[in-house]
Amino acid sequence: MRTRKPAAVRKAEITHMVLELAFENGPDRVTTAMIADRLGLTQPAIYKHFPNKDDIWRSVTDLLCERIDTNISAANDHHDPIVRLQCLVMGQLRLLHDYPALPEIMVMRDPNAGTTALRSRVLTSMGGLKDAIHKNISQAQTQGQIHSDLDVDDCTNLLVGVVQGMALRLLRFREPETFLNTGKRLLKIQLNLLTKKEEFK
Amino acid sequence: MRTRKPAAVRKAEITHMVLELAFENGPDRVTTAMIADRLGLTQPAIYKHFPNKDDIWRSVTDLLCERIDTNISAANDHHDPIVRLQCLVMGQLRLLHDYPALPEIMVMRDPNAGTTALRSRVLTSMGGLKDAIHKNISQAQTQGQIHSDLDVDDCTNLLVGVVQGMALRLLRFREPETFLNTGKRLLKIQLNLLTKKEEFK
DNA sequence: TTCATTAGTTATTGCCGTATAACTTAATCG
DNA sequence: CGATTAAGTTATACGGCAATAACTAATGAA
Repeated sequence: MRTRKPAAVRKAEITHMVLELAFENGPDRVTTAMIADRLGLTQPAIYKHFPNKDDIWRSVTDLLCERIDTNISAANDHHDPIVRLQCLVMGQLRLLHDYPALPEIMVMRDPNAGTTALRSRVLTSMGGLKDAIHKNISQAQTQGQIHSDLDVDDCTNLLVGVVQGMALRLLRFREPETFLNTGKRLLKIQLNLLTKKEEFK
Repeated sequence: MRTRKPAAVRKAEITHMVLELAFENGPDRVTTAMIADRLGLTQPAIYKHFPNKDDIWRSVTDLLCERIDTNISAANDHHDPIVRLQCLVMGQLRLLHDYPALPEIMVMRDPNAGTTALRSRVLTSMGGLKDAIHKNISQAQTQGQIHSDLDVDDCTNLLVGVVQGMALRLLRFREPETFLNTGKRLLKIQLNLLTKKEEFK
């Protein structure tokens, strides 16, 4: 028999394995047996670390929400609202790159139809991102960096749309490689379009 | 016992019910029992009309692809590339409005892991939409309606991004009501941004 | 009216996924 | 070093879902 690992380590292994398998097979195709197999364990072993499957997803959600929130507050390191916007969007794209299962999880139906818990928590964190973008667009507008005759909500939607478009792209084509470059370029262009400049490229 | 319906009618009923249930519960939560219940039938009755579950999804896919393709060719009724672009995007948004389950189906994993069939067919139809948008942007650019220093691919991505953003929005908030208005406004703005104008709104 | 057809039924099978119970042994600590 | 804890095992129960078999009755044509 192999060496055993402490609970904390296994818990983390399981959590990350779920994210891996969720991208490969789709979140609700992930079974406890799959997780165990990939970790070289038997299926019931999982239940030594989590009381039930919902709790595994809770753990995954915790991880993702923490990363999202960290990203949002990281933007505060800069002063220029435009830079902050770049920071927010790129951070989010980097997150999608690292955890490509995120869009599908965001959209995932709760296994337990009744409980609001799982998906809505990620959505709340993502809502925070949208709020942050909104705020910075508003600031950029008062500072004269963005056309003042554009509606703040619409600008927000267009910028968030870049992220959403990229997310859906990931959902469809499953290629995290070219992802960051394309996203970076699109963000730059969209910001240029919104910004008061005559030059492009 | 109730009145019976001819096979063709039931087949259509089943197909549409799947779309309805797919939006309510998520595509891969749709069971044959659910479909039957909602139609006032027993579960095995479904199998009088479809040999297996895959074939039900094939039928749904047929319906969706036909609608997508129809929408794409409908744009040819107009001459101005910008009008055609509006036509393409709005048509697609209308489709999302009518069949709000579409994004999730597009992204759905094939029940039968091996077969490429289902999802990829919808994706191919959607690819046709993107091609059409690309073509018209290119035309609009040569006619001087869109800034010539913008890359065609990037413009395409930004415009498709509007649709994708709206699709993901539908996926997340499940509110087809405000959908068309918001989409229409965003499309207008994005086109304005891409178009050679100094005025907005 | 009768008969073939076929939309529908009830009963049942088999698979797969979650979860539990009971047992085993590696790791840790006094 | 011996005893306790806890990470892991095998075996199994239970439920949900796709699919089939065998039977029943509505409908439409001869």
